[in-house]
Amino acid sequence: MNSFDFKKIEKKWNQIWKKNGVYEPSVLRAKLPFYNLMMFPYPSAEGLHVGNMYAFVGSDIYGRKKRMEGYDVFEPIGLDGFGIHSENYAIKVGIHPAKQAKISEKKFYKQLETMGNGFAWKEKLETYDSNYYKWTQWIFVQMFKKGLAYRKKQEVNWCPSCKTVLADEQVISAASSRKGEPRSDIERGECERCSTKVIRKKLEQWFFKITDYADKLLNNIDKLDWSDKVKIAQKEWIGRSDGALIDFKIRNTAYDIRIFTTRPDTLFGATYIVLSPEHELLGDRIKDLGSKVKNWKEIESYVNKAKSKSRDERIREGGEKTGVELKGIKAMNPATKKEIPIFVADYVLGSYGMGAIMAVPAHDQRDFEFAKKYKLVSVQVLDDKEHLINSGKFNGMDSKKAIIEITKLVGGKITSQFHLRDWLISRQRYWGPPIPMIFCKKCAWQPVPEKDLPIKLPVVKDFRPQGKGKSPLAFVKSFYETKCPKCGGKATRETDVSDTFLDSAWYYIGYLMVFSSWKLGVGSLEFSNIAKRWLPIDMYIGGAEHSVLHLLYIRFLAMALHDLKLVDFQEPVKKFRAHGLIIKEGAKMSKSKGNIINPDEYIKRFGADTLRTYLMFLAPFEQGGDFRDQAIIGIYRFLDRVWKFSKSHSLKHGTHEKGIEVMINQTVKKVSDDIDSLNYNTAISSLMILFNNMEKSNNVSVSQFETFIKLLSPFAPFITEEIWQKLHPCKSVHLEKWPKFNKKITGHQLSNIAVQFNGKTRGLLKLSGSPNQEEVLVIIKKDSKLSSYLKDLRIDRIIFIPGKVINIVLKP
RNA sequence: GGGCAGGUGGUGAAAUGGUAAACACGCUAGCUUUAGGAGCUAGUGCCGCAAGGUUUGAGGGUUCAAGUCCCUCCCUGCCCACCA
Repeated sequence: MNSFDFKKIEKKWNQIWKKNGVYEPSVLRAKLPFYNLMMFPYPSAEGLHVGNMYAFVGSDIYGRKKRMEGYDVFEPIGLDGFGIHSENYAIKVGIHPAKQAKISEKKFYKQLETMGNGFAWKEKLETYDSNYYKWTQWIFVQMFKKGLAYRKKQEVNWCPSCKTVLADEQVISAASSRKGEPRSDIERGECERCSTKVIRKKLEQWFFKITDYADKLLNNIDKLDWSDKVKIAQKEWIGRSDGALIDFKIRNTAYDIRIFTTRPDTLFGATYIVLSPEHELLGDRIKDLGSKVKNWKEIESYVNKAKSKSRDERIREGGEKTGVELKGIKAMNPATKKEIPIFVADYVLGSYGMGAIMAVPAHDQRDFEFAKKYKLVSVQVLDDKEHLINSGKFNGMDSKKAIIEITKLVGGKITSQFHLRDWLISRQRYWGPPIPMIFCKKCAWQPVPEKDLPIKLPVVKDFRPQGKGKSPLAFVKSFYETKCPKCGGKATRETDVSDTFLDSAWYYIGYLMVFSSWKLGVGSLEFSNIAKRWLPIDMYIGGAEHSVLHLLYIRFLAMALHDLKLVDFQEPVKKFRAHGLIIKEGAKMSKSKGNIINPDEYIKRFGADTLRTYLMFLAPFEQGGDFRDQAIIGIYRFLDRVWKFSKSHSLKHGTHEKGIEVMINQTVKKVSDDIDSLNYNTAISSLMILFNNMEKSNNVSVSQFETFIKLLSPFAPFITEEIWQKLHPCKSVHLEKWPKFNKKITGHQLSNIAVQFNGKTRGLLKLSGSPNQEEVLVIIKKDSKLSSYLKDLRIDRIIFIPGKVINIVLKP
């Protein structure tokens, strides 16, 4: 018999599904809306790779089951095509990004179609479409009006290769520093896009005030049904620590040094103060202290050296702590009233807390190392039971209580500090939405009036980044020259574009705007009714690498939109699961290794159904797996046998056999549970076991086979549709009812009972019905092999688990 | 340094505290054929001709029973990190 012609089948059903709108829910009238979303891809480089497909198929299987359970499943698709990644690719191939976007778009959508997902194609969107980024800009304007977008000059991350600033979240650990050594505050890591080492620059930039939401972002996490690793990563990134602000007076001056500490209970043991090299007292204001500080030159040279030190130099120094005392001035410990020295040292970071610490060498490892080197006093103030000593009237007090009491004594303030920094939103690049702001010398910064949106990105011939801290748009006079929306005078536009991660922070809302051809805007009544119906997202699947990037921004922006009364939810994603990564023979797939797998060639050879099912069969979906192309043939054989079985005569003449019925029912439960928990690999394996038995039985009814086809349909949508519609013309299997597990269908005809003596399994009894302990014991005694274990020994006790195991414990 | 995953055959992996290795790849032998990226049958953790013994990174513990629970340690991967 011929094998199944997957090429013909897949092409045919793709067309029919699209024509009949099988996967298009009614945006306006859906009764049981289910928003099933997978992170949309960056359309760059060589097209969709097998890792993208893996994630999309995994998301689709979940959605297909929901659809068959009666939900109106919305599974939209689009392209995150604005931004540095796409622009860098365009630069590499020497094609204008707008032109390249059109090329990539065609390629991606074609690939996405061939893999057989139930996408709502009518609602597709691209972030570089001006209909879309009009609203990206509109959101920026609302953020500005609410005071959540602001300008500030500060040290920021600069990627020398991408020639733009980056947000903290977009700077990743340097590959060379993944093991062990600390990294400096000056050189933080590598660019998330191009892995170039990031440097620090002082620039004026636009920021989003994500820190206003630090507490809310942190506190809501526990309520979310999200993968634990993402929740933990977000908690760590937000990085709240509770402590106190305490002021230390500088003797004989008007200055205070404010420090942050998590351990105010150890204040009596604070024997010196350390300032970070970036501390404000060492900047312009030092001149007021100049006459008092004796070694000003020495300090200045230390500060300059510290600021310019690279991470590599630091490692060469062996991570040893260095510092210089500010000679001539002393601080006063507000608890002991004793004079203590003040140091500057680069082990204290300028970017955290107050950029200054009180040092307690007796109870802090870093302070201890520093104090030892510079021979500073150390006073122990806690005993091994965490009770205070050497702390005046607080002696004997519990450390936890002392935190509050001592802070109170010195007039400190209990507070928290966060690791989270405000989101740097400006990019000195071309391929993004221009930030919709206008600067007027008289009226300062003004937002572009909403009626003038979108501010279209002009077509610029030389779109490459200039590297002078300015976007290529800063050289386009016709773009930046404008009028002040407030006074009508001469003004200039902002020429930076916004971060790509702003585009992707609201795209799930965008999909719901497409169906009206972008006529219904965020904030309109009609739109808010649609949003209420569909949002928040019911199920979101994506990569764990976005734990502190996209997944943090999407939450923050939803909270901000909520406070702007534009949406009625604070958390945009009810359920999130991180998919695993596909690796190739133990190694990560990467362009440099040349081991990127393109799904196209496998679809060509085996068909999309086979590749889909194979990918899901590899390993648990949340774990990821190793792509070995030898093993794919096993799935092809399986589907081909299913195809041949559907054509066989024995199927048509089969009767309703009880044994198969029981097994089908168990498989319904197994597959349903496994899809819910994303354990697709074991779902497929149980379908194989069932099918192996159906083949052997040679007595399978059509309706039994149909149940099997339904269970298989989320994994292999094309072949199951072909088989289904042979039996039920013009009715899609994907709109059929998902089979239900029936508790009443049971019937173990055989129970396998393991026979153990003292916990060691010595035999296996295959018995009919469900025998009790006595009956089993009689059989064991009759069995020559098993009874030999009983010889001459007394039975101490027997543990009997019906239908499973009997353990006979013998007395020696 | 901190956190989170993991560690089971030749390979990908299964296993509500109850028959370790299901399912699949590969391999071996035999059969078969419109010689194909085929199909069927049997076998396949390790030691052993067999009977049987033995096996889940190492070592302890709890239990009638441990891959699974507890403790100590080792290794691999990912994330965070001089964060006060």
